[in-house]
Parts: sequence; structure tokens; C-alpha cells
Amino acid sequence: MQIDPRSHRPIYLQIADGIRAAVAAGIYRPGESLPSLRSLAIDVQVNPNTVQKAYDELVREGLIFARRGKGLFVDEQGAASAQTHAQNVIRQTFENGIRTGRAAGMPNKQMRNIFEGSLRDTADGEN
Amino acid sequence: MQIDPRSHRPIYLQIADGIRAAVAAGIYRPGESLPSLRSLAIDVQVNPNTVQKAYDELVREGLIFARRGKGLFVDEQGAASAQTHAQNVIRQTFENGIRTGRAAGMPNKQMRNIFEGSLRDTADGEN
Amino acid sequence: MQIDPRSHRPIYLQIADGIRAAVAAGIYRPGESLPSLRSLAIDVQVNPNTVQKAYDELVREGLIFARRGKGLFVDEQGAASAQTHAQNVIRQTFENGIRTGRAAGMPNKQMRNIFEGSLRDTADGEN
Amino acid sequence: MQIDPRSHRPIYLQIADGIRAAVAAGIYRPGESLPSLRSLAIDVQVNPNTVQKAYDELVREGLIFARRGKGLFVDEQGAASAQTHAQNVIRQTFENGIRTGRAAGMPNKQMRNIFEGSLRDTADGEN
DNA sequence: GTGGTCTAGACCACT
DNA sequence: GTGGTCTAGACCACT
Repeated sequence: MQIDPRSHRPIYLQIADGIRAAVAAGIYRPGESLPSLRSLAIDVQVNPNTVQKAYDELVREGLIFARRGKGLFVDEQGAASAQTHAQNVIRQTFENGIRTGRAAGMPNKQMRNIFEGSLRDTADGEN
Repeated sequence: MQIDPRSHRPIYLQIADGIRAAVAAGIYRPGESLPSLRSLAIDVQVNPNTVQKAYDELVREGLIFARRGKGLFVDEQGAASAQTHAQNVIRQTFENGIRTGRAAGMPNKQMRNIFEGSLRDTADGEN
Repeated sequence: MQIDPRSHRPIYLQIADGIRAAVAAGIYRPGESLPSLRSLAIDVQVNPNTVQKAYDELVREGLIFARRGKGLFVDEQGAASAQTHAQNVIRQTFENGIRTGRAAGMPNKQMRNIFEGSLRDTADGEN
Repeated sequence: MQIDPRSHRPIYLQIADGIRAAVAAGIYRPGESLPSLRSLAIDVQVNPNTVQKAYDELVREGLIFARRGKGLFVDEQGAASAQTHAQNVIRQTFENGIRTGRAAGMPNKQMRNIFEGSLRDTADGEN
């Protein structure tokens, strides 16, 4: 999981994004356990409290649930909702970019070009 | 100009983004003066200090410059630089969305669909 | 016996509450033996240590007592004490609800209405 | 606001309960500001982080909203929801008490007596 | 070992 | 001064 400490997006939300994406991608499946607070904290080089805040966010969303002394688990119904949630986030992000372009008077055609360039530049093999 | 007080992006950067987009769009042209601190502060419902910080940012970037006692003006070369800056911001935004999609295992095709949907949904007439 | 793992009331106290209520209701009578640690642990899906703690609590209260190598038994005077203890717990619970209502400016009449509604909604046949 | 440090209910939830009740009671009205993190922390003798967690809970509920640098305010629509929320909490509490009574084989009549006793004992003048 | 609460204290953005 | 994030570290309940 990638954390950008210079981003204005709080670390705990970046972590929540990462877990959400991983569940959406099927890396963690319904009923399966997630990395423990402490192990993930070591993994992303962050204080356990910050990971806790990230997980808390996802528990409230209904994506995961916690069992004291046992661990954190992907909710049976939660995985599907992670997919749609991820889609919404992506759409929201694209719309923000597009709105910025609109404000700068940029035509759709140019924005499509930029988008295709972004797809190419972030390609990590097969897509 | 749209300010989202709940966004984690600092308000002064949101204001700078807005000015930059307006310059790129030709709303403020090279040599023209920009709104005063106080008028813009009232406009976006924010403390003048915050607008000051936004203008500082843009002066540092070279997009605008200050004439003591006269106000702030758009740099001659500023308009072009605003264009490229806006492009970079947009590209950055798209790449963020794409990275989220990749993390969730979403194929390019689906992301293109979402992008086109976003273009359509944010259309405000002719584009 | 109902255990709510999401409640902030420790599980061992929830188990003790359950046993106490069962003794008060005459399900376990004075002199009779109680379920073994392991059987109750399996029953409520909990670690035997947690059941142990619940029994410890009840022994301390004087509701039950242990015969080494034989098991746990309901105290002769225990049944009566369970009755009064259950009454205290219930009273305490009602008072908590009433205090919340008072804090929200709710008149007694409305609280009585809510109480009667609760009695009705939780009715499981004859009461 | 009363905090019981011996309760198993976390302090931050006790604080949230208190604020919710105060809004329901009309002590804080829609649009009005709430005590600041620091002042409330001093008031209830608790760490500001704990108050923060309580307010965070209420922000998520939609009862209040926060403005960075300005303070916390009661949501226009939130006040009404506080009333119903308070009612639900009270009902939930009563039902818990009643369920305990049922488990102990207590008849409705006796529970009504206990309830009336509780109303009397917690009376603080006119109700 | 695992989740959850709490304190103490630093630092940031905004008013 | 006001809300918000983060670290470091203690302590609790449960496995």
C-alpha cells in the first residue's frame, strides 16, 4: 500500500482507500481477516492509532467488522459495496479534474487526450 | 469560484486553483488587475489572510505580480503558464482516479466508460 | 443466552447477567449444578476463560459455589439474592433511560408511553 | 454534563449522549455554536482528543457540523433528528431492562412497579 | 496477540 | 483561539 506523506489527504483516509481498493479487487474476500492494527501500522510505517482510525472509517461504512481479541474481517455484504464505492470515488475524482478543465476553458477533446495520456503513463503492464 | 470547506485541500490552494483556472480561461488577461484581497475574501466567504496566502502562492509561481499600492496583475507570460499548470493539475487528478481504479482491479475499458459518463454528467451546454 | 459482541458491556458480565437471570427464573434451582465451563463456552461461542470470569463473579456474589472436582452449584440462598440482584439491574437500566429522557426534556407521560410500547413490542406471548 | 468514569460505556460516547440530549432539549439550537473542544475538555475533565472523538461521532450522525477555525454548530436539520434519536435510545434502554426482567421470569406488573419507582426516585422537581 | 479507549503533547490550517 | 491529524505510550477486555 502506497502512502504519500506530502498529500493533503490525511494518512488515515489514504489507508482506508487502500484497504477499500484491495477488498474491491478481491485481495481480501468476504469473511476473511484483514491485517492486524499493529502489523499494518508497521507495514505502512505509521502509528497504530492512525491505522485504527482508518479501520474505524471502514467499520462505519459497513465494509468490514471487528471482533475484539480476534481481528478484523471483511463483511459478507461489504465486498460488493466496496466495488460500487470505488467506482463512485473514481467518478468523483474524474469529475473534479473535468471541472477544473472546464473552468480553464478546456474543450472535451483536449481532456480526452490528457486522460488517454494518463492511462498510458500509469500502465503497469496488462490492462 | 467554488470552495469546499469540507475538502482536505487547504482553502488557500482551492482559491489559487480557481484564480489559475480563471487566468487560463482568459477571464483575467495579461496586464489586467485581479480582485482585491478584501473583495475576493467577501466573495468566497473567507478571511482576507487566506486570500493573501493564495495570492502569495501565485506570485511565487510567477503567474501574477504585485505593484505596490496599485494591486495585483496577471503576468504577461502568466497566461500560458496557467494553461500548462492547469493541464498538470488535471492530469494529476485523472492519474489519481486511474490509480484507484487499478488498485480495485478495474480494466481500462471500464475507466473509459466512467470518464465518458463524467464528461456527459458535468456538461453545462456546449463543450 | 444472548451475547452482544458489539456492546461495550464486557462479555463476561453479559454471561453473568444471563446466569443470574436464569437462576432468578428458576431454570437452575438451589443445589443444582450449572453447565461446565467448556459446554457453556461452546454454547455462547466464547473462550472458556471468559466463562470462568463470569462464574468467578457469581461466586464472589455468593450466588453460586464450587465443589472441587464436582462442578458449580446454585447456593441455597442464591436464588433469592438473584431475584433482588435482577431487580436492581432492571431498576438501574430503567433509571438510565429515564435520565436520558430527562436530559432531552421529555415529560414523564411520554416516557410512560414509550415504556408501555416497549412492553408490548417485546411481548413473547403471555406476560 | 455528567460523566461516569466507572461505566463501561466509553467516555466519548457518554459525552456524545450528553450533547445529543442537550440539542434535543433545545439547550443548543440549530445554527448555534457548541462549546469548543478545549473548553468542553476542561469542563468534563477529559483530554481534548476524547471530546474530539465525541464530536466526530455527532458530525457523522449529521447532528452537528464543524467549520475549521470557527467552531462547531448545530445542523439546521439535525435538531429534529436528535429528538428521534433520543427517543430510540430510551426505548432501546427500556427494552433491555424488560428483556432482563423477562429472562428472570418477572411479570409485567412487577416491571411497571419498578418503572414507576424509578420515575419517582429520579424526579428532580416538576415532571 | 488483537481490537478499543484514553492521555499528553506536537503541529497544521484557518479565523 | 478553533477544529483536525498524528505520534508515543499506557491500560483494558478477550483469544
